[in-house]
Parts: sequence; C-alpha cells; structure tokens
Amino acid sequence: MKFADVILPLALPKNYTYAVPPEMEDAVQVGSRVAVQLGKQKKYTGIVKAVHGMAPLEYKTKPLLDVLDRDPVVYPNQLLLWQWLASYYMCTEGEVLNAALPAHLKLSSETLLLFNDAFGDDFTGLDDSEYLIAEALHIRKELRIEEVQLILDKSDVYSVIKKLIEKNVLLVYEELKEVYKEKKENYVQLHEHYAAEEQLAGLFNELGKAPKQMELLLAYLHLLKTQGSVLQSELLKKSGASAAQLKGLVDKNVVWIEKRTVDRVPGAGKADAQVDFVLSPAQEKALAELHHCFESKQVTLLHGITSSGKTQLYMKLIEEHVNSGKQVLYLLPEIALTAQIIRRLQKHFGKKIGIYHSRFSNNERVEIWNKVKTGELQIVLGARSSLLLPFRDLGLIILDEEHDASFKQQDPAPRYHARDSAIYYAGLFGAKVLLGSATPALESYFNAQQGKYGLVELTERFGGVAMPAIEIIDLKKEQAEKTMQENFTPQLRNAIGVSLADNKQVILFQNRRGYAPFLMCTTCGWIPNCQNCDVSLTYHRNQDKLQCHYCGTRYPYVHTCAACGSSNTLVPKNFGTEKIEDDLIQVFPKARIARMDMDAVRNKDSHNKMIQLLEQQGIDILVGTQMVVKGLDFDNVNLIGILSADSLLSFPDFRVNERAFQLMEQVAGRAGRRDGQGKVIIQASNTRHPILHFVTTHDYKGMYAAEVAERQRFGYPPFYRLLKITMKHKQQQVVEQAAHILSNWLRPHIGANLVGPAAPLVGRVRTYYLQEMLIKLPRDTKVIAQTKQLLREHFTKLQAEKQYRSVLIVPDVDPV
DNA sequence: AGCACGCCGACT
DNA sequence: GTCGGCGTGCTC
Repeated sequence: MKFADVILPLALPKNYTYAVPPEMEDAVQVGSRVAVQLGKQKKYTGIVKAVHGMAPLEYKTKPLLDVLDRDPVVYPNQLLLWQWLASYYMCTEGEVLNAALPAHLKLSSETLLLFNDAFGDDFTGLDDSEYLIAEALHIRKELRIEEVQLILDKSDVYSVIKKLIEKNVLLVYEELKEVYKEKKENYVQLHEHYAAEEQLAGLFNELGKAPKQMELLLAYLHLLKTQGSVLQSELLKKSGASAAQLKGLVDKNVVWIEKRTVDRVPGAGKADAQVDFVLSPAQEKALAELHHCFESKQVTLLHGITSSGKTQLYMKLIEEHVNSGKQVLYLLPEIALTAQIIRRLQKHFGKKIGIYHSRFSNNERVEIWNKVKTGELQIVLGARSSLLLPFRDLGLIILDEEHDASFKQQDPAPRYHARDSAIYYAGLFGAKVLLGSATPALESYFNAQQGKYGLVELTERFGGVAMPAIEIIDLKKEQAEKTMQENFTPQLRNAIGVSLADNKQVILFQNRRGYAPFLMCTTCGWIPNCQNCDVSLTYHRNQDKLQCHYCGTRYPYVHTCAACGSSNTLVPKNFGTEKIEDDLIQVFPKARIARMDMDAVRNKDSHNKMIQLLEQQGIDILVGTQMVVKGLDFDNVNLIGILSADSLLSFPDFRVNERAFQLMEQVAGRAGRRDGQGKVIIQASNTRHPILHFVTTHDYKGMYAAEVAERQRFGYPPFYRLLKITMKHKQQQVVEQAAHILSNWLRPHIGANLVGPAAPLVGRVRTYYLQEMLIKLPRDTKVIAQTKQLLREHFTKLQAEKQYRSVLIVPDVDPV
C-alpha cells in the first residue's frame, strides 16, 4: 500500500497523509494535484509532497479521491522553495501553496443544497427559518450556503440545514469542479464542397434571392483572403449581418462554425532572440564586469544611477540566457510594471515574454503557469508573486529597483521578500541573480562591499545627460516672510512658471493622499478618529468624506465638534495630493493638472491612461504620491517639486533616512532625461538634515557610509536580522497580558536582543488591539534557525493557555 | 479555513 | 424547558 503526504491550501501546521488507492498508484507523483476529503464533507485540492510506503500508526488514513492531472503541476524545486519559504518566514506550507497556485488550479468543494423532490410541497411542520429555506429551494432547486446565509441574514445556518436534512426536505451535495476554462472562439468555415470555382459560382446564383446572405458570403471571402481565417464576431461586425442571417447560411450547409481553443497568453516556444541596439562604452564596460562577477558570484548588484541605461544591460543578459535555452525571470515592483516597460521588452522579445502580476484574470494565470512550466514562455516579466511560477530551467533572475519595499509581502502569509527568496530559488537551479538599482538597499550594498555579492557600478547617464540640479528651499524662512502661496514657495512657483512657459512638464510629489491628513477643532483641539482604528481620519474633499487609511471605512464629514460641541470649528490640517491639486488650479489656472494616487487611479487602466496622457504631453503638472516615482521615463519633464521633505524624514523607523534618500533620489531621476539639465526643488523646514545634503550631491556612498555607521551603533540590519512579532486581540488587556507573558518566556533566551513588547504607533487597527516586539538576530544562520524554533515552541505554549488562545500571533521575518 | 460539538443566556 | 449564540478543537 502506498501513501501520499499532501500539502493542503490551509494554515495547517503539518502535511496530511492519505492512502493511495491501487488504481491511482501509477498516476500519483510528487507535485501532482490531488483531490482529497478533509473532515466530514469538505473536499480540497492538495499537492503531493511525497509518496511512500509507511502507513501512519496513530490514525486511519482516508483515500485520495482523485489525481487531477496527468503531469505534476509543480516541480521538485518548487516544493523545495515552498519548504524554505515556510520555514524561513515562519508560516505553513499550505499558506505558501495558497499564494503560489493560481486560484483556478485550487478547486475546493462547494456545498450545494438540493431540494428533495420526494418531500412534496407540504411545508407545515417547519418553523419560520426552515420554511424560508424550503420555499426558496422548492423554487430554485439548489442553493449555496452563502445564499442561505443571505436569506436568513445570519452566518450560523448549519443548525437549520441540519434540521432540514433530518426532515428530509433537502439533500447536500459537495461539488468539486474544474474552474479553469479554455477560451473558445467561433470560426466560420466554408464547406469544402464550394472550394471549386464552378460550385462557388453556382452558389452565388442560388443566393441571388437572399441579398443579406450574399453580402455575408462576400464579406467572408474577403476576410478569408486578407486574414486566412474568419472569426465569427468579426464577420458579423464587418458585414453588419445578424447572427440569424449567418445561421441561415449554416442551415443551407454553405458554411459551418468551428469552435477553436485559443490561447489567452501567446507563447513563442524556443527560438533565438535578437537585441539590436548598441551599448555605450560605459555600458559595454559594465556588461563585461557583470560577466566577470558572475564567474565567481551567484549574485551581483548593479548600482547604476537613474537613466544610466540599466534596462539595456538587462536585455543583453536576457538575450544571452534565452539563446542558451534558459528561462529568465525579470522582477519589478508592482506599480513599475507599466505599459511603458512592457512595450519596451516586447519590442525585443515578442511572444517569448510572459507578463504576470496581480491584475491578471484567473484563467490567464493558469495559462501563464502552464507555459512557464513547459518552457514555452522563456521570459517572465512580473511582480513579486511571479517568483512562485513553476520554472523549468531558470538561468537568471533580474530584480530591478531591488531596494523597493514592495518586494516584501506584508499580509497575508507568506511574508516573503522576493529578493532573498529569489537568491535561494536561483541557487536550486544554479542560476544567477542580478539586483539593479540607482539607490540600492543598504543590505544589498553592504553585501556587495563584503564581497558576498559582485558589484558593478554605472556612474554615467546614458547619452551624457546631466544629473538634475537640486535646490533646497527653506520653508520656515518663507513662511516667516509670508511669501508662501498655499503650499508653494515663490521659488517653486517661479520654476513651475518657467517650465510651463517653455512647454515643459512638471511633477510634484507629496507622500500623502487625500485633501488633509486630519481635521482639528480650532476651539478645543479635538481630532476625528476612526471607530475601528486608533488613527485620525483623512479628509477627502472630492467625495466630501472622511476616510480611514488603515481600514478603509468612510465617514460623513463632521461639522460639529464631538468634544466641545462647537459648530464649524473643524479645519483641515496638513495637506495631501488633493489639496495640492486644488491649489494648483488656483495658482496656475491655465495649466492642465492631473493627480496620480491610489484614489485617482483605482484600476490599472486609468493608471496607464494617465501615463500615456503625460507621455503625449496632455498634462502640464502632475501631482502624485510614491506612484509617480516608479519606472517612468518622461523626456519632457524638466522640473520636479517635493512639497515637504520633512514628512519623508520624520517617520519613527530606523530606515527613514535610507527611504527618504531613495525616494528623493528616485523622484529627482524623473527630471530632464534627455535634453538639458533638469531641476529639482525640495521644500523643507529642516534644511540642515544630513540626508538633504546627500540628495543635493547625489551622494549615495556618503549616505551609505553615514547610515551604516548608525546601524552598526544601534544593532540594526545589515548587522543584525530583525524578526517582528505582532499580537492582536479585540481586548486590549488580553493582548497586553499575552505579549507580556510571551516576552517573559523569551527574555531568558534572547536577553537584550528582545525589544518590547509595546503598542505600535497605531495601537488599534480594525478593532484589534496590537502589541509588537522586535527580536534582533545575529547574522548566524544556526542561531536564527534556533530562535525561530524557540519562537514556534513558545507560540504553541501560549496558545495552549485557554485565555490566550484567541490572540493572533503574526511573526514577520525581516520586516520592512 | 470549515465545520461539529458543547456549554451558557433569552425566549416560547 | 428549548433555541441559538459563540468559544474550542479537529481535520490525515
């Protein structure tokens, strides 16, 4: 008898073992998708992690219900990656599976309630709830649990269902169905009979009495000649005929409709790629250095200032690896995956390249998954999650903008960092990893300095464009002299005026969306807060609503102070992008102004449209949040304004300085990329902040040296690894106690490297009170693994105590 | 994550 | 007295 260890898509601490029925022994393989039953009725899709002959002793096994595919859906390397992710990032393999497998490959059963026709229609003897359901079922014949919950307006419906089963009113049925659907298109085909000239001529005669059908036929022949095949929808559109008229032709046996399966995602198969641009001497030199580094190092950091042409180097490397038959993964932060970069790569690699990010449909994801698995897609351009695709023969992973914090997944688990995970994953293939950035993460640059990574620097902008000139404006001084107009200093106003007069474009940056981050009562100082979270509400003037940026709840605007009762004393404080947009309209009434933030570009399409509009110079001034920083090249932008550097430099986080530098340097990089020198104006209250000095001189290394010294002094990364534990509970007292107890258990083992517990800055989110503690881990793999084991044990121990069982414990390894 | 079971308050 | 709320525990 064989047994299969199965990973289920749930947060279960371990894998479950199922018996393999003899008839499935041949089909079941490591990596196979299998259908199994869990508990009394639920069915899930799991992945086989191992097949063996050891019968479990402590429990009775259930059999596999089905092996779902002929070939495994994941490769052994995949399973190794999952295991590593689960262990390193302290989550379960099930959670990793959940994140990795496209939804449409992850079928789980849905409970369907069916009406028992044998019961008849005598509903006396049923109570109100039972009657409601019985009646609905009598009409609809089947209901889902969700619909029952809706009808009864409560979530606990199982008791009602149970009684209805007992009374023989309904039957339950667990449905497990494949959700992935192939895309079919209808093609119109002429019957072979009419292939010969004379038959066709005869047909024309016959159709003389049916002019619409004749038109259709002519349109068909035209499309056939010009395109080779005729799509039904296209034919109807072109001929202006109706489906009924086409059916007439089908009925006369003139044409027939062929349903063809089509690819949503085209793939090219293996063929050589050709990249046909010429590198500058500096780029050539860098490319040679990259090759040299890769001879001895698995990972190389490419530190190239903005506009130095890193993408062209990437393309050369991609070309090399593709031509040697390997696959390449090109990772970018989600919002940098714009049409601009996609077009640029597709121009050179065409259909060899697959795109993968969160906005793809579930069906498309399945197709990309399969094409990566077969190797038909040799290049994948994607966001973080494309690391979890089933590569067959990976040769290179490129991580562009490697410093970007969005490479780290926040919620839900697995809370993995794409950079560090990529390095592990590439190692399994013997593949290379190239990290690219104009402003590398301190950790990465440190690793390069230490010789752990190779380092290649590009210090020259492509085409000899000068770096933008940076000017720091003293906000305090201007405010004192009352020269400000709204949030603009005269220097910024003048510069915008000059750019506009020159027909140049301007980008203004403010890292806060909405109109005002909070409102305040001028009489008593009261600030409206969210009911579910301990944060002030942001005022959004476009909707005239107050919004919580933590849980998303919206509230109507308040006119009366809840503390002192005064009317109309609430005024907006501080400023966000909406306010800047408003002010710009006042100050530059003739300019075309647009705003780009999460509110303005809710969907992918509006984001792309705005970028296009900017490219086509349909926008003079763009106001935006971080979103404007990433992956955009606009030749005509020659002025960047940072409205308040202080808000970037005053976060209570040990990475503030690094972040602020990266952000400002990246924003600055958007200026003047082709002709002439661009200009950056930074408004700041504290003009003497050292980071502003480094930004002004574009001095990454200076910033690095200063920061690294600080990090060493205070025991932060890259000298120590961090592990953050967040605990959550609806009752403040309960979390506080639980956190206290846990920390007391841990302190004897961890000592001074355990910081906290304490409530975070925002102490309550979505009605849950929070407590955090931070563990500093020395850079010693063994100690790190031991500490994680220690934590796991103590988490279990804490959850064994009744009163703390409902406390949620969220470990976050290498938090950002 | 479901879903069953079991233990207490508010209704017929 | 029962219904039905939710806390608790288990699923190979």
